[in-house]
Amino acid sequence: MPRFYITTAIDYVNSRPHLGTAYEKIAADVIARYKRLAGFDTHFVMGNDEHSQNVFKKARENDEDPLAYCDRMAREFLDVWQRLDLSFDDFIRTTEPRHKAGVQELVRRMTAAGDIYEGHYEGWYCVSCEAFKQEKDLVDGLCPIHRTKPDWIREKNYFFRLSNYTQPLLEHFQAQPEFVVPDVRRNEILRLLEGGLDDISVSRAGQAWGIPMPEDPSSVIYVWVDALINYATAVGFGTDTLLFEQWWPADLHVIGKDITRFHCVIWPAMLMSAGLPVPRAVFGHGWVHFRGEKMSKSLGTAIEPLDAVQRFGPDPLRLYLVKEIAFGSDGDFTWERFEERYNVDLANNLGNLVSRVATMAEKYREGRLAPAGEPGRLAEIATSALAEYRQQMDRFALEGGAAAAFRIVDAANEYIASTEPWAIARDASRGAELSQVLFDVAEAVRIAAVMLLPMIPGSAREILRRVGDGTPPDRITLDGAVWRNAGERVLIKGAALWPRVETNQKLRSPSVKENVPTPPTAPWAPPVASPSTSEAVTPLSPPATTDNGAPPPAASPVDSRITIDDFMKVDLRVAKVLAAEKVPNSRKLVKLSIDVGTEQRTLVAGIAEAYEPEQLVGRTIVMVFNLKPAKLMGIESNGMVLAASPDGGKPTLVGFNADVPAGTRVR
RNA sequence: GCCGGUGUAGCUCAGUUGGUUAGAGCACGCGGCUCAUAUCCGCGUUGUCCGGGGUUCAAGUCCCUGCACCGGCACCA
Repeated sequence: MPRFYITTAIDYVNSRPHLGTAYEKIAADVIARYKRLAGFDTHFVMGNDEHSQNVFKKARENDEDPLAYCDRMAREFLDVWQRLDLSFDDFIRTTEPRHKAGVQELVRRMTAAGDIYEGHYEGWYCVSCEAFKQEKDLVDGLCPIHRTKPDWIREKNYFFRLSNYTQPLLEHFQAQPEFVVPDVRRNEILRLLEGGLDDISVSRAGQAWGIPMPEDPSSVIYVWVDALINYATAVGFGTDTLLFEQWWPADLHVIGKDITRFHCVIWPAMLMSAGLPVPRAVFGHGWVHFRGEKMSKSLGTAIEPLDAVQRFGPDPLRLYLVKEIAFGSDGDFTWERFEERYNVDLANNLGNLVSRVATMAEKYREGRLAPAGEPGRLAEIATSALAEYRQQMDRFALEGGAAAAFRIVDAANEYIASTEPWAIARDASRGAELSQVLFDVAEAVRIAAVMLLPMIPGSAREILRRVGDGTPPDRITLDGAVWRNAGERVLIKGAALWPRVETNQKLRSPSVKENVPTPPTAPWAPPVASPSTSEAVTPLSPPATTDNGAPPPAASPVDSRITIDDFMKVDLRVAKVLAAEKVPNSRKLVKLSIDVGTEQRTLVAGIAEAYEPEQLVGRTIVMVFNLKPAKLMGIESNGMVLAASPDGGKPTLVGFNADVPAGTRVR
């Protein structure tokens, strides 16, 4: 049996899962489920990336064990993944022993290959700033902030000879054009390679949170290097040779387009160095925006779409993401569109089709259907749609695969309209014809449902049950989706799979929850014994909302609150803008001369996209008075203006509705 | 400023490697059916495929150029 090993990126545990991360997992899940259906022995791995410095910091600030923090986040992630009905076979966390062992083994091999060398990170270091300075930051060789000469320091680091792999990688890209999908990303990487690669640092000195270098526990392996290796350690690299040989190399890494570099350059180079085969393909998917805006990490907008799961089960959202977004390019989620697709694809077309065939079967044939002649033209359509489906899915055009399945749904609805079974039923002499027509429709629905199993697994299984396909779920195959003009089917009527939703007001209002029956299918829940679907089988654990349906409090998993003393360290003052001009060659920066009551200052602010300089003159602003100076585009900025700064939006300055003299303290 | 992306019907978008009269869904209008979740089916309307130039027998598709919007980076501390 051919095998298929697929992974997603592992997630930082700094924030909770949102639509963007969910999209990647859903897409990967669809591929994994498709491969299983197509007869591949499939291994699907997801995981969490836990050795981030932020994790360590957050935990330390709260006197908490970092691992305990990660445990808590892992539970949150797994909870969401389960609600989305993701069929991963394994979930790896980078703090697990199996991962640590594998990472060290890989680094050992790279070292043995002569590709790891001890070096020093060298640079200017300003003790007062506690920061490295680049040559270009210095003014006359001095720290622009402290007017002192920085030290030239060296910090021990281990480096990977990535530069040695420019050529091997280029050759690999030649030999395996499918290595990076889609093409856009491949070209980006090629350009990068053509420019040549520099060695990279793979360790960090003086950190405690991470995996120690095998030969030098005083350094930990850089979190990115650590993270990449999960794809190998999850299948036993360094701990379970047999398992590793069974699955490696991975067939597909599904990742976001922003991290293609790591996966297409650094990762394969590391593997080459360690003498391991490189993965067969990397797919860099696009972003899902929310109402046209980039996904915000502030919890509200990013998570809201996941409410769709709580209200409708995972399948409508899954189908939306897969069918409405060309896999590989960016997409958008809006409630309006979600409602449209829900009503059209699921309620009106597929759901209603299932309903009408089951009803007719019962009404005219007591639920039992068997062929009584030759199949009609639906058979051809289904056959060609199936071929199209395979072709699309094999090249990861998931939207094309979904569309192919729905072509059968459309054809079946048309077929019913043109054959008019209710008319045939009135003529007793046409019994065989009626049996055949109904059987044809049931068969078409069966085939469409098999094709939709990867996208809407729970619902598709329920449809199969209703059209009398008793095959156990794990025995269903794509090969079984060929048209079968044989056997008796017992169709089962049930409640509406997807009751129509009328307005997006309703859809978005939490109060509608009781009007919308629980989704009929809950794949992660025990098999539903009763065909009745409107009963309160609540497959979804209580949603993360408060009783009144308000969004969950943005409770960060760790307490990051500060004391009043902390706050009082920040000296906020009122200031008047005396003059303003754009910083040349900059897009966002404005240079401001301001009056802070006791003195005049120069300050650079990143608000040029929202304000013309002329608008700013004379304006009252609020600034951070005691901020260390910073040099921006060569101009020293003494302070910082306060503005509301939405993610992906333009800033709005803080102001007053009464006149306040310059220099007034704000607190 | 540098790099990348996008621009197709009122809206949201498909359009593989160039190949007939440019598509889908929604919306809108008309008609039909009653098995069905007021669902389904048929017909119809709307296009300077962003503008300009070029290659070609043939360009939405390839090349050059201009414009608009979006993203990333340089700088938003």
